Amino acid sequence: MTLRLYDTATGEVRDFVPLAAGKAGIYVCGLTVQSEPHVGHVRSAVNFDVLRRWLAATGSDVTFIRNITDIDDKILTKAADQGRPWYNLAYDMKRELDRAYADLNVLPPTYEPAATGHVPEMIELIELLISKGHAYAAEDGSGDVYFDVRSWPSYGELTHQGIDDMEAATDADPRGKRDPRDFALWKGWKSDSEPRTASWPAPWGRGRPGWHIECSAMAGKYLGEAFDIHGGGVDLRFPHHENEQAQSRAAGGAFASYWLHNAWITTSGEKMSKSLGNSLLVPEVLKRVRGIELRYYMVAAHYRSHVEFSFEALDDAASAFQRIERFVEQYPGVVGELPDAFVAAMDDDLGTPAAVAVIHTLVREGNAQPGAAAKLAGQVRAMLAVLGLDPADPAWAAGGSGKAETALAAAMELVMQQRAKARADKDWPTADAIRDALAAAGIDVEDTPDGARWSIQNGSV
RNA sequence: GGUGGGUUGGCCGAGAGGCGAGGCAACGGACUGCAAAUCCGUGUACACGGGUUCAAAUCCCGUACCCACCUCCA
Repeated sequence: MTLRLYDTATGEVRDFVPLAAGKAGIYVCGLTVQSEPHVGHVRSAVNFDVLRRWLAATGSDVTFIRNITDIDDKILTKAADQGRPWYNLAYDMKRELDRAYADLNVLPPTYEPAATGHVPEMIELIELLISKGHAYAAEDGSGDVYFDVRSWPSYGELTHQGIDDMEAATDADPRGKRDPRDFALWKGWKSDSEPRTASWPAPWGRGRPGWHIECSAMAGKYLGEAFDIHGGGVDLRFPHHENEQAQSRAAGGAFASYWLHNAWITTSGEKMSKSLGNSLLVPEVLKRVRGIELRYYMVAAHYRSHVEFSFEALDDAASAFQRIERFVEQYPGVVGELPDAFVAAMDDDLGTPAAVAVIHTLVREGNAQPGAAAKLAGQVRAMLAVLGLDPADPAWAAGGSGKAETALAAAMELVMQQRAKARADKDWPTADAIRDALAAAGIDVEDTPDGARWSIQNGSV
């Protein structure tokens, strides 16, 4: 069986053939660290984390690079508004983002390069483009350098657009551009409005990198001039990815073999960045459901499908996941093989919805046939691990000192003994009163043939 | 204007010519002291209008509505 992926560049699902057998190089556009991450922001990371885990699970040696953009117009503007240094804002937001990733069990990438750490590499690349006649320094003395789209005949190939069909940007200041579609590789320092700390020396004068050049430079540095997969959100197809590819190919590299794009999570039919309110920030959402449940919600939908976010759907997803969790936790430590149906689903362009359906089917079988349950639980756990959803993964245990939990467990043992005694005496009012009181305190009690079991209610963590 | 995508049952969400993915919710039953959990059962959904076909949610034509991107939004 072979992994097949939908490639934006060709517009079809095709077999994944890595440049080097057994290896996979992936570059994913991370975020511009300019504000707190909301659930839409982290979808991309979760989706590509699944891709990465799947490749690793099927024997690939994966090099996974996800950048962060830590210098851009918005960061400068916001930091100025907030009266603090831009690098402080970027760093703060990066830490928020790291926390959100950790809360969702997104594996750290092989490396996470930041734009500001790769200015020399970008300058080198820009000089190469200038020497090849694909870029030019603006003649208006601004210090800007632009990519010359007319010099690159295949410009537009990634998004299947003809250059003359594109709307010329009406809002963009033409400055020293030869063509309005030319885009900035380097932006000259505006000494009257921008801090000097946000500029670096370059052959064209002090300035800072344009947006797209960082990814070309960093992908090239860590993955080579040709690599397997480039990923990001759909909105990045144009202009960002189109420009990246144009730059990198104009400089002489083959760049990415496959382009993968994840769809949006919207709210009220709108992209989340337009929505107001903090309720969709990852830490806020995690007050309602656990990270593993939020991750399940994302994984249960296909990465190329739009998801209309709603708390109702999120709660449903949490309920569905708890069903899986209750089953698998009865058989700790058992890990089995991946069922063929699961492998087939994942190989089909990461068909996580079908893969999740396989999980549910085995859970139902396991619940119905106690004799086969342990084996099935092992298979379920193996599948969950691939999706980053194994409840036993230590990644989910983060936070808490453990002291409180130990104390709680001891206290609960006492309470449960009391209730067991009441039940043995058929003192139902007392037994029910204890159960009701615990429920009100956020603890569920269930009676099973093997005795009572308690658990913290969903969302309380 | 160009490019890409969407419209599926109460809800979420797959599928892409032929036996109703899966989950949540609901209802009935089993189990339980009562619950919970679990199991069993119950649903004829594919925006609209035509067409092709033995057979269409799936293919074709047309219509409507929605969304994204078109130079620094994941």
